[in-house]
Amino acid sequence: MKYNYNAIEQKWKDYWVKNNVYQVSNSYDKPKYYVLDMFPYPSGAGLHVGHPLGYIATDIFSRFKKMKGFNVLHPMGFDAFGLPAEQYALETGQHPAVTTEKNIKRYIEQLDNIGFNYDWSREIQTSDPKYYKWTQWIFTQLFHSWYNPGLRKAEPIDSLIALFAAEGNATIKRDDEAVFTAAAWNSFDEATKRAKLMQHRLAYLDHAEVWWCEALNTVLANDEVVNGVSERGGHPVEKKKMSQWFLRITDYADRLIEGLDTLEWSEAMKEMQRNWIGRSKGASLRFQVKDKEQEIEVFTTRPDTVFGVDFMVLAPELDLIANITTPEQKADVEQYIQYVKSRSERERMAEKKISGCFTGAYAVHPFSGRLIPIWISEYVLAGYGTGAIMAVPSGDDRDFAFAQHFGITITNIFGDRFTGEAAYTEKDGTIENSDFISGMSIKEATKAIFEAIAAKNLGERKVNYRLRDAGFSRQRYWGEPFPVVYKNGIPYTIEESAVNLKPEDQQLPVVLPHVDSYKPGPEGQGPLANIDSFVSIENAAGETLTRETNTMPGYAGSSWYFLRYMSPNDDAAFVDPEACKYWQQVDLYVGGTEHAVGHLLYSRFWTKVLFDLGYVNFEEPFAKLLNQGMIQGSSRFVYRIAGTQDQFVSAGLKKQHEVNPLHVDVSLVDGVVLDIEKFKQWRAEYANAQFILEDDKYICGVETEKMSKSKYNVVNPDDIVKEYGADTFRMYEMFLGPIEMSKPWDTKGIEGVHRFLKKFWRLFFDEQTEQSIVTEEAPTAEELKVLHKTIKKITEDIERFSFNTSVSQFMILTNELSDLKCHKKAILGDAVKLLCPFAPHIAEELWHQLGNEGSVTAADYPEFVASYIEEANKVYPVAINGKHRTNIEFPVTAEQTDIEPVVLANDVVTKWLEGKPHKKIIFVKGKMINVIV
RNA sequence: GCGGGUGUGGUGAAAUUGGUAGACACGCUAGACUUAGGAUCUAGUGCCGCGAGGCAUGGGGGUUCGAGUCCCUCCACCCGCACCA
Repeated sequence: MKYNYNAIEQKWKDYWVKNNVYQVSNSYDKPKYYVLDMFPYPSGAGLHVGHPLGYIATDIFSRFKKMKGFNVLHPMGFDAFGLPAEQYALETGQHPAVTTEKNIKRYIEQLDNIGFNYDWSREIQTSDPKYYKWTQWIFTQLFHSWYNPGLRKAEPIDSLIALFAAEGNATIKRDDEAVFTAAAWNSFDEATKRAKLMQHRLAYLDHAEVWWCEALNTVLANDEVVNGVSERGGHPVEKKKMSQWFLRITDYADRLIEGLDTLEWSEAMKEMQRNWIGRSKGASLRFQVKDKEQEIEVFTTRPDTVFGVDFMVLAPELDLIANITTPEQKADVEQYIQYVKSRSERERMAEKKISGCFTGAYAVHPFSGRLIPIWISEYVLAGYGTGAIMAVPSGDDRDFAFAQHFGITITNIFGDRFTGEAAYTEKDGTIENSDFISGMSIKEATKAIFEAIAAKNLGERKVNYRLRDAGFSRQRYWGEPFPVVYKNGIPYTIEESAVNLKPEDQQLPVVLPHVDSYKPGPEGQGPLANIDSFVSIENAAGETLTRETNTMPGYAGSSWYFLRYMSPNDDAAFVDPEACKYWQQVDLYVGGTEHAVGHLLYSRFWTKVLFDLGYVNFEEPFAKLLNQGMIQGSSRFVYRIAGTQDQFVSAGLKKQHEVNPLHVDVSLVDGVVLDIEKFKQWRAEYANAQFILEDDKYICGVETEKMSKSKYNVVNPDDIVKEYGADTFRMYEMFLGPIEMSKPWDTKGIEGVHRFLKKFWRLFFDEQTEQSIVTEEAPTAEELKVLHKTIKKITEDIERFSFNTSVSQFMILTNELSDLKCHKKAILGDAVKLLCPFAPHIAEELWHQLGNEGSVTAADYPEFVASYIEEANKVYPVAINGKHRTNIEFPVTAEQTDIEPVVLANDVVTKWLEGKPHKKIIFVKGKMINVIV
């Protein structure tokens, strides 16, 4: 029989489907193991070879675990709501539901092509009403819950109402919230009560800035704003305040930090989350504005430097600015604010050029009474702290640069350590020139300042977070509708008795209505605002209420999807409690680092809320996280001579011309040599292209970049599978390198892996006769040694996710068995089982060739037997002064006294000693010998 | 700007705990078999050198009997930064 991989792979794919080989039961007698891939967004471009990298790893691991006796859950689904489908709908008029379904179908075909063991009966799609019903349900839970800081957990909002009614809000009020008594609470009208509760709900309504494009009459995502203008049409954009839903993730900041200690994630990933949350301890401190009512509150981590304050800086979006700006400065300030409105936060943070504007106003130093000029600048962000800073140029780099740029005199509070050349940012030594804290250490000064702040009631100790509450509204069509209606401008969830909806309107899901146009609604609202039949809803009493017209963001559906796989068709609950108790956390979660602070933080937050409310019995969603690297594209370039339409010069000669590099499709290039005829056919405008060649060839430029359609460097796994088979493709992706590392795709290297599988096949079949050559002979000690060395290596490698070295070991096994001319069933049977997780199709075929029945995926994993690989002797490397010079073999039991005379008598050693006496001999048993001269 | 990561042959990489640097492959060179080769097999292949040998893990410095691995410092590249998912 020949290794006809296409036929063999199709045969076993059919078998797996027919026999439900990958169906997972909720049978709770076996130990469980939950393996999960970050589910994909089904884009129109389909999968490229970079996507399956992590999926192959989890496929191998889940097959391995299953053979080791676990009940393994390894599901797949689709993050099917999202902006690209809606943009595509705007361009082509096709409904996102239609294109999404088409894309998903294509994804499933591509995934199946690779031979994954997904249980498709558990597939979920976030855009399916049966799924988003429960996304809406969780939103409702968030809306009706608050975070009780005393108990450090979420509770139903009823407990807060009871608390307000009994004792007012004095004990749990937020910083910017006015105090009210129980009596006051009980006298509030409905609107006031709801407004007060809104300050505490985990899902709440507030205002936030969005990108607004006047010309397109719509709100834009960050992605849609490129270089300060809209991506579509290049129109100007600016920030605009809108009413938005938020999730109060900041209340969970401390628990999100603490929870990291319980997780098996890389330190880098944990560090990124910690930095994102950005907990810092410091002081809040109020400065009075001179001759005004207003105060400016700042947050500082260095209250000890308060006597070094030379100016204050406010974020340009603060409302306060209009009130304090002097008439002379008004025009400049307004012009500067206008400039900042056009700037993204990223640009503002990354900007090296210093800019700012003086308001004309002064603050009064709370201790010295000095007058401090108040500036505004884009480097202070409204969202962090209070949006205002006290600037200490002698102790902070940015403040220093700002002071120098605007010629502000710098007060030195660090004595000789501040040179005037740069800010002194070290945290040691004493504070000088600072009134009552002069001469104190930082620690003493900080303590003294805190006491002074408290005594004068100027502020307090404060913990600040960089983390902000999560914006949860999108002015879009293709997302989950909110289960929210407004009555008299007050938001309610649909089941609340206060809005008295008809019974059928109180049911989830609130179905996304069909639209004919994806055009935005009036005043920046989403497309749903255009549909009167959706917006207006009549309740049981005949009153007309209005629905929320925003939709939820992409991360709504992805924050809890791992729970749905446990009981994907449950109509009674978002997850079946029994199933949830069995499957618990995801044991192994695999995905890219790009989700480090978005998806992974939101999922952890949602899980903690569901835990607090008693719906799940674990607090962290993903026990172990493995980050796969990116497979980059290898782009090819042609060089068009500047000023011409279709004249190109080969890469080696491009220096002689002024050229513009252009991406060229990698399929038109063999290695680096351009196929000129194909290139001419590629684009009509290149039909008559002319080329300056080198050695009669056109050589392309090469660069490693992200794999993307626009760079023409995309390689489709379907093409690879067709040419080499899925087993080769799977093993080659693993062979490329460590899973967590980024690496460029190079189709040429795949030959080696393909040759290995063919060679493995030839252990079973004679090449010429195509007959089986498997024998029943008993294996030799040497053959058993090779096999068990491999069992040990592969098992250990899989457990530490080192799949590239596993593939190498399979090659070594195959090479050694070939050299030994071993065709013995006793050896090959175990070899096939070892190979099964990596190359399941060929493994099934050869398993049956050996006379076995059923699927090899159900076989037990081979056990390693140590006695087969034990050796009597060890070849020791012998080094002279640390340099390796020769090898000498000793029994593994040999001790230092045994080896010393032999080593010193060795020819090579005596030669290198050159008659000099040796100082000592370092002997590390089982490792090496080093002779020091 | 802030945060995280990565640098080893022509290429992808290995070296798991500080102990023989380059396993396993790609590519390349030579040869065998063959009507043929994009099949298969054999030998070689880090760099310099005829050789003995020397030099080599991004650059520089350090700790150690011994450093790709630990420490300091510099450089380059990649990823993320809150409405892409």
